[in-house]
Amino acid sequence: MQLDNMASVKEFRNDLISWFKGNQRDLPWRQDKDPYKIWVSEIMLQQTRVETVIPYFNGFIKKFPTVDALALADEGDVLKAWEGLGYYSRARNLQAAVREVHTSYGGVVPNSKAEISKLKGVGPYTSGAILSIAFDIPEPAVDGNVMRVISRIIASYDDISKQKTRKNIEEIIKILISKDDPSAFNQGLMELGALICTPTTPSCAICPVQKHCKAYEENVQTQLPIKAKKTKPKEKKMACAFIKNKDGQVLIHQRLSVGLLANLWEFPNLEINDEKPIEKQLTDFLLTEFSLHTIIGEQIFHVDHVFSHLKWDIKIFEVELLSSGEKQNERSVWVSSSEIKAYPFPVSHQKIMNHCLKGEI
DNA sequence: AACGCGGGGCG
DNA sequence: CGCCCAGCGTT
Repeated sequence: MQLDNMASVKEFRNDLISWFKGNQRDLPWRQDKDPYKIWVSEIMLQQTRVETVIPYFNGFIKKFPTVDALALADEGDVLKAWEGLGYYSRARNLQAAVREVHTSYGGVVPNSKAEISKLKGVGPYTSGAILSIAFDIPEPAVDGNVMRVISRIIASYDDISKQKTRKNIEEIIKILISKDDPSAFNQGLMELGALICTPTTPSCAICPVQKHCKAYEENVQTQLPIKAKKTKPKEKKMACAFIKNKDGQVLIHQRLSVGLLANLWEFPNLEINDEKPIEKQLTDFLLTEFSLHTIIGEQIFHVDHVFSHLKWDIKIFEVELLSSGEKQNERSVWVSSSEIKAYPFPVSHQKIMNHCLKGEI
């Protein structure tokens, strides 16, 4: 690929776009060009596979079909629709941004780079994706797929985890992008990365832009792109309490509004150390944080849960209530096994729920 | 420029 | 078990 040769650039564009038009997958967010739906899909697709997103997208759009519907919705209902998808700040930022569009833009998604980039959760990739796909504006949309494809096309050994590399690739895309059909061009690059130019074993034999690819020419496609290794997730040992009151209700607690799993619900739990008995740490915790006098019973379950940056080792104990269990704190509530279904839980605590309430839900 | 932030699927 | 996925906000 010669970036300074117009004929070569045009051939690349045409090869990519005609391949995309003949081979693109039939995806729910490709049914129309509603900027709101494109936006929702792009947020869901951040760090998340297409196949994972599809059912969430369909359910989410059915529940919140328009900017106004999402703007007026309850945050808990939005998190419930996001439950299990991960990176929950995406959902909270999306609703905050949609509320901004609702009030400041009359419900109409803005179509300028400057305005759309101000919206919470809309970074350089997502702004370019919405502008090109929904509004046919030739802006780069550089995600992991595009970085992999371009790194191979130009045989670059730059580390794609660096911000500078992404910016360089954005400049290359500004040269390459079709001004006639920026939507098909950007989606074509991503689709190529997803279907042909895959991470470990790219299908170079059937690649529509093979003749433009320097990595293929040099047979280094499997060595590219270069990406720095991530640090291992740190382990945390947790103790968790499954407590029922005499009415058969279970105690659950809403997490803080910032940080990990913000505003999601969980069974009361704490990080434990190796210095004191787990039972002692758990009773102290339940007394201090929930004003509950308890006796710790048997360990009834165990959950290992891996996040991108940490690992939870959770031991779940059945807890007997000594005090009455009236009001605990502002962010906790006693719920029946039918009521609990309305609360958004992270997958780690869904596992606990499914085990402890087996047969009841 | 680094790090925190989920969850699942695949080799 | 490690790697990767249509990244962004915070520090």
